[in-house]
Amino acid sequence: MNVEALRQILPNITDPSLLKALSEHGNIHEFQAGKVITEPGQFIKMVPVVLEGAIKILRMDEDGKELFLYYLEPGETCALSLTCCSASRPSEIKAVAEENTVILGVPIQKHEEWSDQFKQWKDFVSMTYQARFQEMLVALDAVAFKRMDERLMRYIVTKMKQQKTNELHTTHQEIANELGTSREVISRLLKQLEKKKWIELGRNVIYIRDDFEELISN
Amino acid sequence: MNVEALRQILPNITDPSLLKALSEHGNIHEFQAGKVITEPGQFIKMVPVVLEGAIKILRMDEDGKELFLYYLEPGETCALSLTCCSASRPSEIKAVAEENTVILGVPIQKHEEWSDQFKQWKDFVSMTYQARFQEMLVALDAVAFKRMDERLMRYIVTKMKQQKTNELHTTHQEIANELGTSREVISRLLKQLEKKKWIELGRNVIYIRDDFEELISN
DNA sequence: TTTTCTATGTGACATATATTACTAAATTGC
DNA sequence: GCAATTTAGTAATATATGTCACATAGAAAA
Repeated sequence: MNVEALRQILPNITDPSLLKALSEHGNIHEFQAGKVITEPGQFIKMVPVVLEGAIKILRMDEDGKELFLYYLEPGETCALSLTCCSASRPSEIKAVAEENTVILGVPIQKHEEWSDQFKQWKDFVSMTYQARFQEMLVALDAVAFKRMDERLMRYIVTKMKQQKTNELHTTHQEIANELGTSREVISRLLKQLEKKKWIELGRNVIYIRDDFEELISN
Repeated sequence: MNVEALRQILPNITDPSLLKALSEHGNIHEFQAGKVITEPGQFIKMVPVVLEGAIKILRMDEDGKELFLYYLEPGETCALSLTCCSASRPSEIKAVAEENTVILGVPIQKHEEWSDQFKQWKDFVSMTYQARFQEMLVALDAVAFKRMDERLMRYIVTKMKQQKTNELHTTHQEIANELGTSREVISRLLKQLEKKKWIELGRNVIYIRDDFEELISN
């Protein structure tokens, strides 16, 4: 990985020795869209910094029921990998490549060395904790305080922003999985949104109409 | 605060200069049981390390509905205060003294200095993030995947462990608040537990019978 | 084209939880 | 002691969501 490209993706890391260390000790991994990167129970051997694409982080229960937590976008890393790594405990979550994705894998040992050695790495880790904690709270609020119709709307908006499009290519079943509910529930609620003229439904596709975008941008 | 006492409470902090710094720059604050320490929106001016007693951390929604997240026990601190402080953002949560509680308030600035200066402080912060992330996941699992009866049982067990007693002094209303539901629901479910002979109900008190303790210890 | 598979639509019904309404018992303040 | 307040019990009903059953339509395969 070349230093100049890293600098582009990690604007807060400017220290030349840290950039050099990253490019020397970080390993590039590529994952195709849809590929499961980590599953609960699996041990994590590195801290993954997303370079291109995006990773979807999901929580699972014993029965395999899932719940979407958040996306990792370029320049971001996963707080859960940081905590699991340090404690050498298995993963608590499932990570899936949302698009074709390239990550820089930082060996745990290097992560620990750099935390002492480079202020910018320490700050990067600290910012990661902040950002992920915040997103965990958002996820918690949703399941604790919101009804499924609002959760579905927020899900659509999040996905739209992540994919930078108003046309989502997905199935009702997949949405249902990520919101921890059943396909029928999602079909029903989507139909209601269509009746309100906020979206249009097709097979494998949901078109978000401008009305809806305006509505939620407040 | 004397160094020897601190050492007792924080077994992982042994560095004499860090202990000295803690005793010099940390401010003692005392809170009576029930006292609200922080509310959402309030700015946090220090990192609170619990010395005695316990602090209950709750998430709130806009309407004032609450959800219990976890307890801070002696020797622990709050990850949310760490993140809020550094980002100088207002508190995301409500903190209430569960018992008469004594905390050591570490000024934010010192926290940041020490993170560079003392490996043991850095590790303490890192362990805090780990522990709180873990507890956030537990809270998330509960609301996302469990029904109210199981959540209530877990709540009782958590409270029992925290208070080291099999006699909980609380009202159905308070439990309902902390589980984000209504008093009637809790009364009904408690009555069911009583019918199963796992608990006995009195006014302002719940006796947990040995059967229940055994049941949940697996 | 015909068959098969996958995604979706939808009604009927089950269940968990929320809400309303009321009662009664226990405790507190006077 | 008595009135007022707090706490708890419980029935009836409402609502959101989950589950089952089945129909249909479009896409893919044969």
